[in-house]
Amino acid sequence: MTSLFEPLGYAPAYLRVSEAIRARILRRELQEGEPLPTETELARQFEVNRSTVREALRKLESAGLLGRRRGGKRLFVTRPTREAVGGGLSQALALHRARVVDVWEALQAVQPGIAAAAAERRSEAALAKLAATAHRFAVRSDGRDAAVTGVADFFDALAEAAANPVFNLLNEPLLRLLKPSLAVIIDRVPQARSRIEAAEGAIVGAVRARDAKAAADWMSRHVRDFRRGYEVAGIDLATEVS
Amino acid sequence: MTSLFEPLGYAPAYLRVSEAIRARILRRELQEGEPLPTETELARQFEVNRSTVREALRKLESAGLLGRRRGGKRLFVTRPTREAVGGGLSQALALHRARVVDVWEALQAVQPGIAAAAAERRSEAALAKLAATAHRFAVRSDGRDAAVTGVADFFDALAEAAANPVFNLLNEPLLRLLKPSLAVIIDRVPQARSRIEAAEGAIVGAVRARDAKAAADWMSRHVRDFRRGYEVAGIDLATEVS
DNA sequence: CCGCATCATATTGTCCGACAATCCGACAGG
DNA sequence: CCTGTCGGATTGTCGGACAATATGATGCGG
Repeated sequence: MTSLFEPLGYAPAYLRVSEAIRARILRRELQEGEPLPTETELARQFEVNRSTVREALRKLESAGLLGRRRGGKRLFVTRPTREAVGGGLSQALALHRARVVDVWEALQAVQPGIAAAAAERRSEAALAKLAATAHRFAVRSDGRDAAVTGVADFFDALAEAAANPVFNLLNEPLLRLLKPSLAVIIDRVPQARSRIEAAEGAIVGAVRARDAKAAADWMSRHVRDFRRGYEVAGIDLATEVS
Repeated sequence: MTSLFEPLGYAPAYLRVSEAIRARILRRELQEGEPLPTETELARQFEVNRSTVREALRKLESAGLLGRRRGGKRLFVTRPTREAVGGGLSQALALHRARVVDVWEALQAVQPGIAAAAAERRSEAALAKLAATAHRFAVRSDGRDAAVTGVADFFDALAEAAANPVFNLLNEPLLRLLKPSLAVIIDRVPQARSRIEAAEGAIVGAVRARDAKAAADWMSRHVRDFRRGYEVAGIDLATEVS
């Protein structure tokens, strides 16, 4: 039988405190950049012990809603950075035993759409940045790691050109999971660099021309190339991502 | 000037503790479902105070790496649920001022790929479940909320049929953000239900026939219909998602 | 032997008080 | 304007305490 009653909700104080603060942040009553009251003050206002407040703060901190300025002590209201979100998501994906092929497939699904959106909406500034990123990859991708970072930067620049925060946030975890295997490809497949360079060039061209269809097509080809890369590099597609 | 030195890294104890535990979970030395040692025991092993351990645990708890069984007291190792990940991501998107149109665009980019993957790989069981979900929407979508849930369930079933955990996790936050505006559409656009029903039927058919191209096409049309829905319902596409 | 109520124990949630380290802001001096 | 100094405020960490209750063992009846 389906349960008739919910267990009556009791929430420990540290949870209620963190929810209260979270709610105010989401309602923007606490603005980004604003410093949080001190722990002692919060304890006074919520009428709980400082230890309890601290537990609540740790939750919000790890959710990325609170952070501190470099080397700082006090907490400030922040919005979750791409890195924070990406970290959580890629961690979750790793634990869900996502495989290389799964990540690849997701890229194949998402990136053409991003490229198309970027082509339609890119600003001049974003285009310039995108072109610069592609150029940097072409002329200065000496080390293996520099090359990998360069590829990721290109995807990031493209998502930024699309001016859609959803794309920005979705990109991060996928790229993070892509990187390790991409490093192997670049190590083992000699022609990888030039193929990537060519694809990026074509995509930049399509974005410049505001040709959404071409941008999506080239991106689709670009991502498909990665799959070829996996095969040539002898990477088992069923390998779980780290 | 570009900075010459990194700030030398000091991490408070509660962070080091939480990182230590997190690392062991990610390396699967602590298996999912396994109970964590008690707080006192952890404090003994790490040689820190119990309060410090508790702060570390709160971080892991909110990351979804630790959870407790219903009404339980002890913490268990868990992997982040779709809901946990989706909650964090959609919260981040809200704070990044994502707009309805941004979410829609992301759906437009992702869902056809998911549909195609589902068509290629669906198992009989997944297909049956997908068909059942579509059928349920068709015959029993009385209330506004039931209809909205039904639509989301269909997307979920499709992602499940695609057997790709990445799709599963990406779906959740998008659907969560879609729901409120979808509710408005269903309220205000009389023909919405029948159009959704038709699209879902066509997609099920394509998935059954393992026709990836057709599945992607129908899905693309389906999502494009949502956009029409926004316009007919008079929803400003630039509205920020909740 | 199994299911169920009972009970002692362990564990968590919360509080209090304390103290060292250090960040912060003000202030003075070159 | 930059640098050094200084006192106060704030965080990080600790130890100890206690109530509430989940947990696991125990014993009883079927």
